[in-house]
Amino acid sequence: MSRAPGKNSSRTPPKRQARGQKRIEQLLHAAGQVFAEVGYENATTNAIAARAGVSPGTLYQFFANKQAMAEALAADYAERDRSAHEQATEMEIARLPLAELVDRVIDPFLTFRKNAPGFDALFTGSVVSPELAGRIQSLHEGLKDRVKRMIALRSPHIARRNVETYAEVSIQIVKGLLPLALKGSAEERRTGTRELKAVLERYLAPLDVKPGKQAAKNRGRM
Amino acid sequence: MSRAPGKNSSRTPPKRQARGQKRIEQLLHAAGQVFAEVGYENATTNAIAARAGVSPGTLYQFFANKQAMAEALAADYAERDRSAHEQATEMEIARLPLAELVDRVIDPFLTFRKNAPGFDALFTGSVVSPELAGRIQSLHEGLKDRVKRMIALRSPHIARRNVETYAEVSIQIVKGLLPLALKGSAEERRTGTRELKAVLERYLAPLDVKPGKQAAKNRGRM
Amino acid sequence: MSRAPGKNSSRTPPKRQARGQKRIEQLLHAAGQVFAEVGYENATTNAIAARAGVSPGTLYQFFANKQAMAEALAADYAERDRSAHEQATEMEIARLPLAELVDRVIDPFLTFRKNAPGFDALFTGSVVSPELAGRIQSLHEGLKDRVKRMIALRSPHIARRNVETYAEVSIQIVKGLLPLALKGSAEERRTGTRELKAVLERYLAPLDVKPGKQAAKNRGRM
Amino acid sequence: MSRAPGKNSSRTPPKRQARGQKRIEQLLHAAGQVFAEVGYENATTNAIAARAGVSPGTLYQFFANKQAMAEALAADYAERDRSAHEQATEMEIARLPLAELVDRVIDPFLTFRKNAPGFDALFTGSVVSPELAGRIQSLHEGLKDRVKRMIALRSPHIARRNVETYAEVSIQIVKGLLPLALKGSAEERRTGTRELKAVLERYLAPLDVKPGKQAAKNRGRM
DNA sequence: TATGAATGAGTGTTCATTCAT
DNA sequence: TATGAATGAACACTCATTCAT
Repeated sequence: MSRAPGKNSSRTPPKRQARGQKRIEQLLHAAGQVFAEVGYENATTNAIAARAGVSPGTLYQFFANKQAMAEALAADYAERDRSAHEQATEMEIARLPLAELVDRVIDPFLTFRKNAPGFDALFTGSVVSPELAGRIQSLHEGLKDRVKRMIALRSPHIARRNVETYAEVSIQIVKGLLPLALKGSAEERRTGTRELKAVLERYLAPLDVKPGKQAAKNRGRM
Repeated sequence: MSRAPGKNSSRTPPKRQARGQKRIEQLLHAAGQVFAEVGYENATTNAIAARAGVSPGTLYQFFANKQAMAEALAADYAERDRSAHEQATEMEIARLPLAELVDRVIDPFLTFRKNAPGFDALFTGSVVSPELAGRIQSLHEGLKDRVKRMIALRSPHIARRNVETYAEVSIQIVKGLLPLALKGSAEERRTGTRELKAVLERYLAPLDVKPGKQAAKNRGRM
Repeated sequence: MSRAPGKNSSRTPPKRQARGQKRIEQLLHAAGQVFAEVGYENATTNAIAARAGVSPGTLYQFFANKQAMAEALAADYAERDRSAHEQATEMEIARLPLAELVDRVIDPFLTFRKNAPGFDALFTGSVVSPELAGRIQSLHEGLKDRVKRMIALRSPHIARRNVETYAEVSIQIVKGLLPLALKGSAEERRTGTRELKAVLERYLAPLDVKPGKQAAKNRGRM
Repeated sequence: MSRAPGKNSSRTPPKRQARGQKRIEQLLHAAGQVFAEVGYENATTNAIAARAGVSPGTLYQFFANKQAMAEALAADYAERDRSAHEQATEMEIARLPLAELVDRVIDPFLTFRKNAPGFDALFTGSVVSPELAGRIQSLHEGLKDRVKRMIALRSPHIARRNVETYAEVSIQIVKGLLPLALKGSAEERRTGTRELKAVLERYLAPLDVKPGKQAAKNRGRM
């Protein structure tokens, strides 16, 4: 999985591994596209192999079955998702005005999602399999943990229990409004992006203390 | 369902119709459950028939094929969705404080969705068929029109173009946060519902003029 | 099956039997039409019942199953076929000039076939069932026996063995040319009929001695 | 089947093509048998595949559906039918004594039909599909055209209109008597073949002028 | 490793037949 | 007797997966 630099016990492995890695990427890329086009259930492994320019047999040399492809793709997405979030430093999270922080977090995420075509088909479709469900769950948990950390960092006085809620809600806001930021004309996407951020800011503003204000009237939660 | 009193030229028709209607309901109910559990693609017609307690052949006496079931169910949901929205009168829309209006609109919608198990599988999965896609589209348009009318009624000074955006965003907010209001423990659902409403209110508050205030600082849109 | 005139042990049976007989005729008539239109295999019992204006259940009150309908229809056709052949008296068979005898035999047969729409579907399709095959076989045998008798009556000097062959061939000639005599425009049917008779006469002429001539040069058979 | 000698850019294609061709032949052969045994409607694709010694899936790698198999088989038969007729040269058609010409034409045709088991099931059953009906029609037309040409070549003085009739009748004679030439014991088949030819000769003799005689008394047609 | 033909279990759908009314 | 809703076995066809080459 990780190619450590330096000595190689044999001469062929690197080429093989490299080739294998390339094949895997080809296949996952193809799978992402096909899943995006017709959904997981309607995607045939033959179509994915064809899209990747290989034979069906080859696909099965790298993935045990169709579900395994979905899981690998999900893992890949999860990794990229995670790294998209690690762009903001702790200091930025704690100090930046809310609107700027939202930009700092949302923009890389949107960029990632623009390049993850099958994401929705995998993470928003109906239950695909217990294994994949587990992976989705853990991706979601990881994401929530990161958001929770951000909220805690920024508003340390908020009760742990509420942090959970705010994180969850924030994530669902992004999930829900994502289509508006990703689909349609450039104009529509710009509007969608702006509104997505606005919803988030207005939701989070009351509990945000950074600018020095106290988070007033937020319905007694906290 | 049963005709007005008076002479009945025959005995059987009412029973027949009633039975047919009952069967259809049974089958749609079963379909809703099965779609919800495994998704449209993985739902087998035999499983739906079994769940409804009838044989596969019976299912096909009422629906031409699997897709037709999905469409009938979608039509049913669409109708119930629509009627859930017609609860608020024009006067309430125009006069009620925002928080109360949100209650008035969201509560019946949540009630409906609690009883529409297959809704997501049908309206949120990958494209099932052009026909169903059309129905989804028109359901969404109808919904958006109703929301637009509400916004226009309440804030008549807002530019038509922005009304469109606000409506679309409001709908996506509800869609995105719905899972939090419908899944999990009673406690979690209560929290989810409260937050769903909070997000909506905070998003809409700036453009809401009803209480007499002017909608200040809303980023130059309008 | 045969309604003997005179006393009836009860009052209802006659009506019942009469009604039953009528139903059977209705159903066989409908079956004949439907078989003719789509063939035996593609004919659905529901379609036959509908054509006869009764419900599927009623059909099964008179026929054990679809095959039984085919058999009853075949029996009916066989009977009518037989009676169509009994028009010519022994004397006519023995004495009439060949061309006239052919007219005497073929014309009633064509009339019968014009009114037996499902005949071909039943007797010319692929093997439908052993039972029906048996019935077809026996119909064919009966027909062949009658033709053999005619040939023997007319040309008593011909070897029994050859009579068999001539009868078989004559029947197949009629069978093969029948479509030309039954399908197409009135003009085409007239031509077809004339040719059918011509083929038969020219085939049979050499072995026909009636006019007093000896059947010369017929290839050594006899 | 195998390409001309010389460089071969790849090794596999010939084998693949050959294998595919072989499979198609296997399958069509099996289909011919099964159609012959139970008829088109009753033939199951699984039975055909099993008869060919392959799995159902394999069948569908070569034929889009059951009907397509029937059409391919029909096309194959049509081609072989056609080539069976092209054995006689124009000179033979014009000059040979009628009996010899009949031998020349009928014998190859019988040979072909002996090896085309499903022919009847396909070309004589009830209408299988518009496509196949079209193919049957065009096969019949082609056959009729060839027969018409033969008649015209041999008896150039006959009116065009009657040529049509003679051709049609000749074809139906062969069709009708074919079973006698193909079924039963060797002895029966020999007899059937002889009689088939006899019927044809006696039908055609009156309009045949080749041996130098004039075609006398043929009922005023011509 | 790569191929792609072959596999066969599983799905949607039909229709001859039954049976409660 | 008549009805017609209900049955369920059977079929055409698909596609994830395997395996000989």
